[in-house]
Amino acid sequence: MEPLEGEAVPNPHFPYISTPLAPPPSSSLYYPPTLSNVAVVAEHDPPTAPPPPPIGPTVAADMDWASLLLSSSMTPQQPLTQGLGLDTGTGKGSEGEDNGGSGSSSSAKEKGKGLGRGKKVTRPRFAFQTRSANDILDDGYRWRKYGQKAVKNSACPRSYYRCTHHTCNVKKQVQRLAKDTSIVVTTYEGVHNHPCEKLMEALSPLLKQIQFLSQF
DNA sequence: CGGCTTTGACCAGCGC
DNA sequence: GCGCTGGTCAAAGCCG
Repeated sequence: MEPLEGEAVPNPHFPYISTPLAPPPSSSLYYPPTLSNVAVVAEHDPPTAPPPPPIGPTVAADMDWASLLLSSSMTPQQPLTQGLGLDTGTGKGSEGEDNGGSGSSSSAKEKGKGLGRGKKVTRPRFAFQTRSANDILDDGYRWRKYGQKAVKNSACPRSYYRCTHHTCNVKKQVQRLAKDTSIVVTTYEGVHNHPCEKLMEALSPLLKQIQFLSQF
């Protein structure tokens, strides 16, 4: 079900990237080929994994991601010399639902409160670190906020979002770095099992053009 | 009116 | 066993 560490998996959150992701060069880090200035961390690591090494520059995420990736006018930001400082690697409390296939699993609602917690099922996790004034970077998907918590050792609360697609159970956590509040760490968990709305919207003119040209 | 955010409460895992 | 912490639920309120 889940992509194993080191396995080349398509980026589930940024499907604009047509090139499959390369296997991580290290145990916990890899960089999408066309998003070189966005820090990405794949989190399949055990909780005891050391903090990720210094990562590359961040990207200004005030723009929407479809625009970002469909244009070539990315503006590199200043290098970031610190690690992510994530404490999301515990995997605690993750719901054990499989996003890749039957996202319509209704088990999470059967027992009301407290159900589905505590299952230790590791799901693909990707942490994106961006420099942005906006907490929410537009990745093309629609998200619903379902919680916010103050986390230890951080003045900034962590927000919890869930994909609004009814068959999709992808979640993400958004938190600003305590050290540098201009940096937003977005941790995705799970794999979307539906097309990206914004992507389809952006690609539809192109597809029409391709269909038109293919007639000749 | 439907969808979303806010927010307090609840629950489970973990460390001591 | 207990307290702390993170993650989730769900009611209430807000907004277009």
